[in-house]
Amino acid sequence: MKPDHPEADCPMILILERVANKWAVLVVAALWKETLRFNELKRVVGGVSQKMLSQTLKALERDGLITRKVTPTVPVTVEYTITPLGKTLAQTMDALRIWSADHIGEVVAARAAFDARDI
Amino acid sequence: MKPDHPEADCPMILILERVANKWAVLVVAALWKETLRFNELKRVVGGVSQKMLSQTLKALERDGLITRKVTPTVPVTVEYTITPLGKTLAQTMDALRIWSADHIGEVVAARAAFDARDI
DNA sequence: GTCAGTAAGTTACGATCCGATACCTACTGC
DNA sequence: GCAGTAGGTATCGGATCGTAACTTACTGAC
Repeated sequence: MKPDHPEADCPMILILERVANKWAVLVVAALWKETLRFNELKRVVGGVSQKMLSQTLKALERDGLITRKVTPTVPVTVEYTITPLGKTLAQTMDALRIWSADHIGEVVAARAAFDARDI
Repeated sequence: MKPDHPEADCPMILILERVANKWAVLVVAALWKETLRFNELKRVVGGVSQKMLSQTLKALERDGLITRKVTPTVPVTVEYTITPLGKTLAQTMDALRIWSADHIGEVVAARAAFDARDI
């Protein structure tokens, strides 16, 4: 993104760089409902590798969307909680979950029709 | 995404694979307002390479979110138009644009605070 | 007639990112 | 002292991304 382009400092681009990402969306959605620990999150999200989860959580924490709380039990437990800011984002993203549920059929049908054309 | 996982066939995952992507979001947003040609779109979106634009448009067309109309002028012009289905998605994603505008300051502040901690 | 230009891509290739797997630390219970 | 648990990090191969050059098919200027 070149700085001389008018859209370069568009807030949406900055946000999209972080949020237009499957794992970030799924983690925020999972934490919307409840505080979760690392491995709980891994189970709930499903399909995420430890590396990507760790990376995603770090990025979300940096952006103030979640907080990380270490409790010195044995072994140490780490709780991830959504912040008020993250909650407003989660609500916004939830609209996408609803859209998905409502329109998945149309998308799958369009995909099938497209693939049938010009085999 | 393993098929034996309960979340595997969650509609949101399928949609996210396509939509959780900067260029797709920006293209849909651009076409929401008006039909555009390939190079117009390239200018409007800003920072996208021809390859990624071509790839993104192909994917969005496959999913029935936009249509591609070739007019045999010289040189050939190709118009991309959003579909009714795409329009509903664009409206949903517009909520994210509004969220970005409203909260970009908080995110940037959180990022700065995080980076200041533990240099 | 040939040289530059335009629209809409495609190709080649290097850089970066993602995912699977293995490993690490610090402690517990057996 | 050996396996197990929580929360990660390290490594490496394959997929994806971005940059730059090339392609096709035609137009208008010289």
